[in-house]
Formats: sequence, structure tokens, C-alpha cells
Amino acid sequence: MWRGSWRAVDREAKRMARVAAEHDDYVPERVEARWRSFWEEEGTNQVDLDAAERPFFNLMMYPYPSAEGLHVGNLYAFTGADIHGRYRRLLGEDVFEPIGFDAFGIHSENHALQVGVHPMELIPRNVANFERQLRRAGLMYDWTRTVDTTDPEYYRWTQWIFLKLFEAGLAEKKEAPVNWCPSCKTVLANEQVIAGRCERCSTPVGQRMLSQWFFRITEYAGRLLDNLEWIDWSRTTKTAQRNWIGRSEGARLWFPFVVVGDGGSGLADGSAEADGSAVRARAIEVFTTRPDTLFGATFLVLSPEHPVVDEVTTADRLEEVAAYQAATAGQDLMERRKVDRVKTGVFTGGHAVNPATGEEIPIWIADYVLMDYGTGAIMSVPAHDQRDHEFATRFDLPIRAVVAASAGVGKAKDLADVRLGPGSSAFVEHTADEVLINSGRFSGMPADDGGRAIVEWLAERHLAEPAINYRLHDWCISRQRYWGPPIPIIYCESCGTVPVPEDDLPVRLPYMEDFRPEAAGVSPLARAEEFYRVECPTCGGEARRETDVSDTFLDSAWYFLRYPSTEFEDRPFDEARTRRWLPVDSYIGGEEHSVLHLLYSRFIVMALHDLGHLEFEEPYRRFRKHGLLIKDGAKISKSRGNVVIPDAYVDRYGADTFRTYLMFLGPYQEGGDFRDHGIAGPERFLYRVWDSVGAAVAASAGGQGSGEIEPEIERALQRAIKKVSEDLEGLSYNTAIAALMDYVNTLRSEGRTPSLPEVRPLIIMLAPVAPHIAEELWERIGGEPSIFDHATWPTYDPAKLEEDEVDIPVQVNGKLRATVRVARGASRETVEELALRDENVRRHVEGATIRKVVHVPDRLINLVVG
RNA sequence: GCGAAAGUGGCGGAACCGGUAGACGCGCCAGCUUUAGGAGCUGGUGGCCUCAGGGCCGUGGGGGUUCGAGUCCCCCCUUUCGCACCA
Repeated sequence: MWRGSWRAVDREAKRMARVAAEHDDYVPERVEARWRSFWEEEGTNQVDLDAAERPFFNLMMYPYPSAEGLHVGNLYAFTGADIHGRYRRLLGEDVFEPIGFDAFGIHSENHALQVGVHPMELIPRNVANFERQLRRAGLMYDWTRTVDTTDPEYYRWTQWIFLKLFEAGLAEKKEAPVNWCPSCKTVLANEQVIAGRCERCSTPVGQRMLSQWFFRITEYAGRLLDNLEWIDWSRTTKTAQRNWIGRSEGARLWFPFVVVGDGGSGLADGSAEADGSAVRARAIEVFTTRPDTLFGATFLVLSPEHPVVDEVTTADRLEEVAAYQAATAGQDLMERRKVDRVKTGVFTGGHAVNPATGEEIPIWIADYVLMDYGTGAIMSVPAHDQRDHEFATRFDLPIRAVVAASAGVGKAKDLADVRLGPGSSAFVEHTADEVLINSGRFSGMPADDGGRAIVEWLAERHLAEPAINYRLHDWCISRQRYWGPPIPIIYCESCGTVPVPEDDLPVRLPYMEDFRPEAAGVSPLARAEEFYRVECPTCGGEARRETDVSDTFLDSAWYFLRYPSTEFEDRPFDEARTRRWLPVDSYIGGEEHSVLHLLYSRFIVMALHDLGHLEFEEPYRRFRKHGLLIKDGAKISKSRGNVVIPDAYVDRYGADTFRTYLMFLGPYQEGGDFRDHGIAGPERFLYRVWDSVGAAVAASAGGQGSGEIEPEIERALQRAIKKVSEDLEGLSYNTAIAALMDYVNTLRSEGRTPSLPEVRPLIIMLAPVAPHIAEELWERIGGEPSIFDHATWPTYDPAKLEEDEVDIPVQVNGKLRATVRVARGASRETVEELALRDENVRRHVEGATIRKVVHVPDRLINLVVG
């Protein structure tokens, strides 16, 4: 007896033989290989970048070339973008569809460390593998214009961008607390910290003070937010960016210190000062969104890292404060950011003056106040802030209500002196309609007006000003790692920080046998003396290179600018090319990049625009996110072990079937469920198309059939053209494919043989989804290859779309009772008369009077009886 | 906690402005074809009842608006995804 596997192989071989015979030799592998080389040899996928009259830049997010190779999620993303590009091309546009590789970064480096192969060796291997996989997927890439971020000819311009931002004062080095991943041994941007853990290795992230290069993206926060109003992006992506930028409107307030031994009021009068700098220098600055509650600020809380902690702490508290600071510093951020933790903190012994009440209030430190938001200090209003309330209750600090629902205080005689009895320590939630109480002369004012009035009042003494605060932080681009572009800066004893002259770019990343990161937070490049020892470009003296490399997100913040200009060695992007091709017409990518890549690239483009290098300030005309593929009810990921590698599917079914399946399994912009057996539908569909065209060709050659479009087919065709065109425009690929299937079912219903003109538009409409088979069939019906150069997208005639007669549903009291067939445009009277002739309708109308007739022409009639 | 999206047959999913719910596909059923079938073709397929005419129910749950609600409004439940002590 044969063993199971032998039987399987035997069956499979038989199946293939039979399928090939039955389908007139449709062997996807053969067809696809043929057109792949045709495209390659003819340069079908290349567009003349200087002569294109209707340029369409079709961009998709370039991949990180992992060692595992291309996964099905990549292919899902690319196929959806490719279909749109091919559709635009068939509409007659000059579509430029490039691809590249995002090959720098910690991800690549960690993998190299893991397998013990140098990244300079590993990355080209991975890239080659990716390219092999991508070339089989039927994507319309122009392979003469790829981008590899690790190529010195690419990253010289990444460094150039750094220099431009540096010259403009948008890059600065500062000592700052940074997120530190002890496992990756590097700094992480806030965006790379997910719930307190490193986004790559999930190690809890700690804090560390390091001198780092920052891009001042916060300068652009307002514009990055405002432009979201008009750019054409997926709504959810805009929302994500809005939340990330996190605009809060409120005020900055200054609480003067009470100087120990001063004996005075402590409330300096700064009104005589021009700018209030002297007053403010002796005060603690806080940011609040609720200046109206200032009268209820009964204490201040500083972040333990706040620089003035040392200044305000009294001698008797030094020890306790220092201990608390140490405990906080030792805490990982994840722990610290847990919301449901019992609040902790210590009193510093110092006091400040509430500028509104003149009261001296205690200054505490607590880890629930974060140094990296606002000013790192808050005024605590325990009556109206949940967190402050918890804290005040725990440490027995005063709680004073200062706002109340206007309905509740209407009868109070003197709003300035509302005494809330024993219940006064209660937490009062913010409501829409509230007024100030216990707030001196501001009592009784609506909260919003009161807040503004308080700020105005204190502004005279420079103790308050309206302010907008953003959650967004400056972008830390320094990485203490090896695998990235060196930051082009030189430090000189006498000249200070000197930018590398443009002519000296690129600053090449040297080959280092040992590229492991060091725990000390110093880049591996700091061990390469021949790299960092350099002459100062200004004075010629001994100097030292910056040894940090830049963040991968800088590489990807501008790669799309490079694509049309890859051959220019003397400029990052050519002016004429850029004018013709940018901004990007269509950008499709994953939502996981909503706040990282998409925000950074907007910032870089905006900055380059302001510096006169670009004429536009938003990089993408249209951005659409694609959905996520799910398998077995879970997101596809390595950790879940449900990763799907497309190769086996492409081998077994061919790229066309696999593409069709991926696009058919759910709405592209929402994602869907990847299940092996679902692929049978699209497979059969393509075989059916193949057979249909074969039958049409044979019939035509044999002189059979009319060779024309039969009238009943015509309507189906018109409907299909309309539906497919609209759906490809809107990326609704699943329904576009359904419409094509529907049309094929109509063509073949009751075993009929279609004619060539019936089949021709089908082939064209199928081409974006299944390009290889479309090329082959196009050739078989006598078209000149490539279909993408010689076919034009079919159009429909709205007049032909509709039938002369329509079926009208007849409702009685909203319930369907019959349908009647009437001429298009039939009058209410006609339809009603016909409806009442129906036996079933009569039964439901009988014995009652018709009180109303709702008639929607050509759609429905509803008889209301009672 | 805040924000966003989504709950429709056995399954993946359709449904423009409120107007015949379930397109298309998977699976399943029947017939045809085939030496054979895990193949192909044609047709059928939401549930319950049925005197075989049709009837009732049905888009997470409850209410409402309307001649008419998957779609609009209010309340609730569930799931997924972001952001999370953001002052």
C-alpha cells in the first residue's frame, strides 16, 4: 500500500494534469513567468519621468526587509496599492510605482546580532530575497528606481536633511530625560514606547539623562494639527494624529516661592516690570486647562525630577525628598504610568503663594506628575480633579470647591462665601453648565468666562498668560547604535559644534567587526577611533565626530522624495522632477504608522518647504490606510505563530489567484480573515474567465455566434463597468471582484457561449487584479501587448444601464405582498391599479380603506390601509 | 478612564440618499457528467409554520421617529484597535 504522502502527491499530479487539460492549458506558473519577462524586457512598468503628461505617483509604504522574508501582510498592502495604480494606468494616466527598502535600524541590527552575521552582509541578502518574492507578485514596480536607505548614496541626503534642519535651528542638542531600553541599549522616542515597554523587545523602558539631538517638531505642532483639516486622509488616521499632537488650551500660571526667612508676603508685585521675568524667576510655573479653578488650588505638586525641587526643599525634608526622588528614578516607566496605583508623594517643606488667594500653599513632589508634560509642575485642585482629590485625601490636604453646577448655587446669598459643610471634601465632577464659587470677585461667573477673567487679572502682574500646550514632544533622533547613518556633526574644542560641510557628505558608516551596543549608552562608533578622530572643518584642529547615528524614522521621512530622482548624484531631489511628481498622488499603508512615520514625514516636508527646498508643505495628496489581515481570529504575528508566507500559495495557485483571493476576502480598508479554503472561489473564477475567453475565441474562429453583444448581456456589462470603476476608485476591491464574478456568471448562464465583444471589457477590468492572465487573454483575443499600454478602460452609458421594465415591490402597511412589473417611469396611478389587481395584495387590502399611497417612482409602492 | 471602529445566514462578507435584507464567494443539498472524485457543469440554499395560495419571525438588546429602519435618534450590552496619572 502507498503511504499517505505518496497518495497526496499522486492525486495532486493527476489534478494538475486534468485541470490543464480541461482548461485549455491554463498553467498559471507558465503564463505568469512569460509576462514577467515580457514586462521586464519591454520596460512596461517604467514611465518617462520627464515627459509624463498625466503623472500619477502611486506610493506604498516600503518594507523593512526582514530575514523571514515578505509575509502575507506585506503582499496584502502592496497588492491593494498596485491594483489602484494599474487601474489609473488603464485610465490613461502615467503611473509611477516605485518600491524600496527601509533597511537601517535597530530591528535589522538586532537580527544581525542574533544570527551573528554582519548587517552589511545580511541586509543585501534579505533585500535580494524580498526582491525575488516581490517580482513574482505581479506588482507594477519600476525596478530601475529602487531606494535602499543603507546605501551611502541615499543616506548622504538623509545627512544633508539633518544639516539643513541644523542650519535652520530646528535641530538642537540637549540634555534630556529619555526613554531608555536596557535590552536594546538605546534611546527610544516616545512614539516607540508602547505602554511603558519597548516596541521592539517589550522590555520595560527606564529613564535616563543623555545629551541627544532633537528635531524641534513641536514648533510645527500647530500647523501639523491645522493642516489635518484639509488633507485627504482616512479619517481614523487623522484622529490618531490629532490625539497624538494633543492640543490643550488653558493658561500658564506662576506661583511665587515663599522664601524661607523672608518674612514678607512672598507675593511680589511684578506690575512695574516690563516682561515679568524677575517675578517669574522666583516662581513655579504650571500649566492648567482649568484656570477657573485657581481659587481651589490648595497645594502644588512637582514632578520628582523638577529642577526647583532642590531649591524649595527645606533642610529637615532633604532626606525624605532625596529618597523619594531616588525611588522614582529607579522605577521603570511602565510602573510609574500605571493609573490605578495608590498615589505616593512627599512634602518638600517649601511653600508657594497662590496668586489668586494670596495664601501660602505647600509644595509636594509626587510621581504622578510627569516631567515631560506641561511644565512638570501642577497646581492641585483636589475638589475638581480626580487625581488631585485622591492625593489630597491620602495626605490630608485641604479641599476647596470652587465651581458648582449653576442650578445648585442659584439661591446662595453670597457666592464668595459658600461654605460647603462636612461634604466639602467631596470630588465634584466637571459639568457643562457651572459657575465659580468661593472665588472672590469672580464668584458667580460662568466657569469659562471666570477662567479668562482670572488669567487677565493676573496677567497684569505677569503671573498668568493664556497658553496652548501640546502633548507632542520634540523628536529625539539620536541612537546609540551602529546600524544607522552617522549624524554629520563634529565637536571641536575651540569651534564648538560644527556641521560637516556638505561636500564631505556622506559621512560613511565604517565597517566594524564588533558592532554590539554598549550598556553605557555610548554608540559603538565611539570605539572606532579612525572614525571619530577628525580635523575640525573650520579651524583644522583636532576634533571628534558625533558617534550617534540617526533614527530610522528619519530615513523614511523623505524616501518618497528620492524615488523620482534616484539617478541624480548631486542633489537629493531634482527640482523639475519634484514639481512634476510630487506631492504623492496616492499613498496607501498600514495604520500602525499613523503617528510615527506619517507625522515625521509631514514635519520634514513642512520644514523643507519653509527652507525653500520644496514648493508644497504636505507630502501626500491622498492617504488611505489598509486593514489588517487576521488569521484564526488573531492578528498575524510572529509571537502568535500564525505568520503566513505567501510563497507556497503563489507556487500552488499563481500570483493572480492569490492576489484575487487577498483582495476578495474582505473590505481592503478594514482587513479580513485569511483562511486557506476560501482561495478556491477566486481560483475557480479565473479558470472560468479563461474558459469563457477560450470559448469566445473558438466560437469566433468557427464563425459561430453573432460576434456581438446580446442585449440582455449588454445591461449586465454596463452595470459591471459602472460598479468595477467606482469600486476600484474607492479601493472597494472585494465588491469589484464580486461584480466581475457576477458578470461572468451572466455570460455563462445556462451554459451559453460568450462573444468576443462581451469578453473583451471583462479582460480589461480584470487586469488590475490579475494582470498576468489578463495579458495572456488580451493577446489571445488579438490585442497588442501590453494590455496596460494598449487597452482603454471601458466606459458605460447610463442610458443603457436600466431596463425598460422594472419590478416594483408592493407593500401593504410596509410589508411586502407582491411585486408588479411595469414600464420604467410608470405613474402612481398605473402602478397602484396594477398592484390592486394582484390577488395577494387584494387580500390584504380587503375590508379596509386605503388611507395613503406612498409611491417612489421605479422603486416601490406602499399602500397604507386602516 | 479617554478616543475610534464594529456587531447582519453554518462561515468570509454585500446593501447608494431610509425603499424587495443576505450581492459575490466558501460550505452544504440536488441533478447532470465522469472508470473514479476532495474534479467540472447546471440549479438550489436565513429560521419556523403551511390547507402549497402563502403566513409569521429575522441585521447584539431595549425604546423612539417614519407609510417604511440593518441604515436616523436615545439608552444598554459585547468585541476589536489606538492613547493612557496629559494637569
